[in-house]
Amino acid sequence: MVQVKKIDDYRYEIPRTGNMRVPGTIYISQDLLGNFTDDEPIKQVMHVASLPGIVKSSMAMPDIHLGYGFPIGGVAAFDYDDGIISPGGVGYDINCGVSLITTNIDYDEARDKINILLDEINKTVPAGIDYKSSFRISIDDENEILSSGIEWAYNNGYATREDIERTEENGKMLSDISGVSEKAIKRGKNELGTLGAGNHFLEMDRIESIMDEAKAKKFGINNKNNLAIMVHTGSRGLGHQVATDYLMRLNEEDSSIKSEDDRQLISAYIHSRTGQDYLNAMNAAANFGFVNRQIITYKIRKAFEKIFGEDFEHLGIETLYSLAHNMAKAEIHNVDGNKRKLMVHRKGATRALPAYASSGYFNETGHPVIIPGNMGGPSYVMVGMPGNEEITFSSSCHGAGRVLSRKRANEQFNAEDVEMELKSRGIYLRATTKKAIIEESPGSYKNIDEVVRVINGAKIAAPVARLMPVAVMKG
DNA sequence: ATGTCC
Repeated sequence: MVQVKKIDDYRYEIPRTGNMRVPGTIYISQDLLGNFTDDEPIKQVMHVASLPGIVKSSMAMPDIHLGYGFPIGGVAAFDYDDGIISPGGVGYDINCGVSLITTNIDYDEARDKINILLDEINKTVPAGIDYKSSFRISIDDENEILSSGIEWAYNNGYATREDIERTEENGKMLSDISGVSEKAIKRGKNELGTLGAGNHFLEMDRIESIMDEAKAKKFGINNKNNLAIMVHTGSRGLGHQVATDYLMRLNEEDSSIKSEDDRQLISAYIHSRTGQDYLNAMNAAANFGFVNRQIITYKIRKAFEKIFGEDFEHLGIETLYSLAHNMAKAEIHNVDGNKRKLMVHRKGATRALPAYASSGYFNETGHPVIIPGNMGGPSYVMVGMPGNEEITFSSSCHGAGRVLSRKRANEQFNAEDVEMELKSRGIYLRATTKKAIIEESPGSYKNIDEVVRVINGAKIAAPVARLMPVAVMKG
């Protein structure tokens, strides 16, 4: 086993050895360390530490588990001038992320409508691996989506000004879209407003408890027991194709940065032609991801309008925030007293700016961090804590994190038991396959309460509210 | 995560 050194109750260090340029830091507790069945994810943290230009340390959040090259739950920042950008550090699902919609609907008062609401949303939001959208867009529209992101949704009546303000980067990453392949564009054409598969989901929650009343109010979480809707999806096949295209290109080019430890860590210098092309294509895919979540938000609004009729205006349905879990972004950070421009890779991790680093709607609270758990258990809304830029470049965890691989989940669970379990907790479920139910079973995930305790204890983010699922749609 | 192998 790899030696990890305990720093405090929430932080463990992997000292530099071999090719490592910086140490590794894992924000985790003794309890969560006990979940590891092997040290492969920890080795991934070490391998990332050897990549050119890495700054401070190769980090991982408490939801760490095995990923492609970089661990999921990984955070790594590289010097913009001397460092690399790596498709494996972003992941195949570029701008996979979460949006949370808040309402003023009391769950108990709406209880008899939950099931029909779920049916209506299930009818209008396609889910599953090969599901195509009924939402038709032209190639011109798609090009505009890739370059202007959520602005396209606003101009076409699918987003409000508030939606834009409450989306990370205002839903638009700067991109020259010429590096997005025709194949990627073709895949994206029928995918807008679709959920996808795997860990992607759409769920209705009730606010179970509020820990920070003032911030909750600003976040539109006005009362305990109010209904909220959480959407977890990304850039679908389009983003997947961008990742595939650039991994292939990097593997064909002599100038690529190859790792002795793991060929999945193949990278490009940020300033290289391929590095810039990937950055542009990744940003375009991110824009597609922002719009995908926005179109689903639009469909959810329509479903509520249909079911609640003329009362709709008074339901207070608002986007709290739409954020990215899988992204690399150029940011300025203080490193040992110097301001430096870095390429921060967050893979299964998300930005968690404190109030003073935020602008716009969240400048007095800090940015919301939305942390889904599993389909049968709690999720959290947290907020970035002051000083966290010195710890993790203002990054937080993205979820509970898997504790069992999909393969192991298939060996241990069966769909009927999981369905019964959810039913006994009063949770409605719509899933396209038994496989999805098994692989996403609550027992496949870590204890989110413990993950959140670590994030709070390490002073990364603080809890604002805890949510419990009442209806779940799985791809 | 993914038209789960063009």
